[in-house]
Amino acid sequence: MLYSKMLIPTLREEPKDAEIDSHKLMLRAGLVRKSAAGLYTFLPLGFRSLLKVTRIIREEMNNAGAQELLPPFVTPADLWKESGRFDKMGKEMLRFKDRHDNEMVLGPTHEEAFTNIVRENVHSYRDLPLNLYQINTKFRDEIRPRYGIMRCREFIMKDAYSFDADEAGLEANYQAMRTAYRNIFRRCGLSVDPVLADSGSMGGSGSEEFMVPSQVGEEMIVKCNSCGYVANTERAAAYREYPESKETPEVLSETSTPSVRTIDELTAFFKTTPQKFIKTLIYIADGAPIVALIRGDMDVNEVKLKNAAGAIELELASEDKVYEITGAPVGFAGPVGIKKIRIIADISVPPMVNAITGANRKDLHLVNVNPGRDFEWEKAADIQSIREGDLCPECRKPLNAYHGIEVGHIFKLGYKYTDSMNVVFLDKDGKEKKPIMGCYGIGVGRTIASVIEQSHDENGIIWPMSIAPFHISIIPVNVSDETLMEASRKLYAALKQNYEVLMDDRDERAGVKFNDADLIGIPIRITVGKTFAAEGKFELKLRAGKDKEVLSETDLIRRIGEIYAEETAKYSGN
RNA sequence: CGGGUUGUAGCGCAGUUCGGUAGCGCGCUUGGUUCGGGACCAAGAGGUCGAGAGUUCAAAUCUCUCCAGCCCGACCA
Repeated sequence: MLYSKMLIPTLREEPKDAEIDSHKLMLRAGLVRKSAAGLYTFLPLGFRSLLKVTRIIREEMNNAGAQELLPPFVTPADLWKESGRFDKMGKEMLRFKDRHDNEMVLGPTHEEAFTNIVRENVHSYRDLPLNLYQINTKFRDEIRPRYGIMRCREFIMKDAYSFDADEAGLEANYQAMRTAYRNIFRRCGLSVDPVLADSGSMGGSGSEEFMVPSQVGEEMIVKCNSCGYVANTERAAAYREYPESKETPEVLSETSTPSVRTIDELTAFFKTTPQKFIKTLIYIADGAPIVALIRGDMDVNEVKLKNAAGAIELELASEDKVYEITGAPVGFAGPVGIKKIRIIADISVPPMVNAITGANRKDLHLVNVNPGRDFEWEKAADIQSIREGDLCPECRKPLNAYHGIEVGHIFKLGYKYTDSMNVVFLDKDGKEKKPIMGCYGIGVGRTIASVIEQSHDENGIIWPMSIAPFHISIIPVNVSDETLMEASRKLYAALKQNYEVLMDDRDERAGVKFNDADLIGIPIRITVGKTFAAEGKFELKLRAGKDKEVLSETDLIRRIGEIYAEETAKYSGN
């Protein structure tokens, strides 16, 4: 490809709206342009890399026995109503009506669509197992899109859905995807950690996220350096001891606490430790209030609470609601006397003796509150947030915390959709059964952004060979020098046979070309300039390195062959 | 949805306090000189100043309304 013919609008200055390196570089290198908040155009250069990533994904998915198909981006709302998610999805699902007044949805995810395809076309155990996938556009009307391609509203995702006759089959599919994912990210030159993730109602080891460790990641991960335990803080369970208290339960009494409401204020007021308090939080779970209890020195993890409560939507109650429910302003809620409202207690609460809680009356707290004696709870569960330094649940060593970008997620869905949408097949024994599902996603754009986030320097992107938009760039230093141009054209024609080559034939100064080449980040750079004029040799430099090699045409072609073979091996499918 | 902030040429910005008919750098076009790390000289093109309404002889500038972008928050009693 000739540079002069290609649309590569590089930018000298940093776009002011970009915050993170990958976003700045994708804009500066002319890979993408924004159309509106969370909506991006992939320009020719960016699209080439996108296609390479999707090619790798396809190879690995197909290799793992999955089959690609292409459902429409627009889904009829009926399917969503059937699964019960139409009302539960919230505003991130964009809805609209067509000219016939039919309700439609821009697919934010495709469980329903795939389940429906299977329901209509699969009727026998002979058709199973199946793993179907698409690489398609998704739309989620995010509250706040940010970081460019990292968190978009419209984005490209590979999502796969597996259907098996039994759990053993699901496990096999899951493991195949796990392997495929490791291969995909390795081939893209990304180093990722598979971490234990929240698995919703399924529990167990049925959910892993593939995380790229990065400062700009939006997820928090804890990792144990001694045994290797890695988990998303949404689900990580710290090891904690709850020693039996030596105190004997005392008589419940009230204490006036005018305007003392936070744990800090209360700790100071009562001259005690946060561990003495039972923090009482009021949440609204699927429209109904619930009470969450936790020891004063800990925080509630809403994902865990949501799971413990079996809720789909969970949000903290507003101040007004708190007043309505407890009869007291925020800061004075407590479990004693709460009726007809579900109470979920953290496992830290039942062992407490002579605790302090709000009295559900303004400016009043209760002391010597004893769980079981003074109040009951529906369920005790681990609903606590984990923090850096908490102990590893496996080996009890302190955990480290870091940020990660979620580029992939695999998890076992179970029967959720085959139940709600009533999908059945006839098993060997002649009985109707429901297939068990798994779900496996990869954010394609996010993968590219993560690679750039992980592989760049102050001058620009450093592409891994496997997903670079081109393998080689040729820079004739002076286009008005016919000798150089002649040699460049000849070299270009030769290399083009085996490689993807970008020839910078623009009438620009050498400095401009070098800087653009660095920005764009093509792995191999060949300069045709003074060394050619002097001794008929080419200069070869790798984007990732500093050294330059001066080589004759024959040596150059051989050297490129070596480098390419080496790189290809590094990112190969095996 | 709340708080903050910004909308002026393709990009980055000044001009708004104190109204007088729009400017700088980069980029772009043409010509020339240059040519190995973002050259120089000269001449140009390019703007409904986010939108609308109002005040005024006169509005980028003052008033009101709306829209959009960005950042923070929407989480701990």
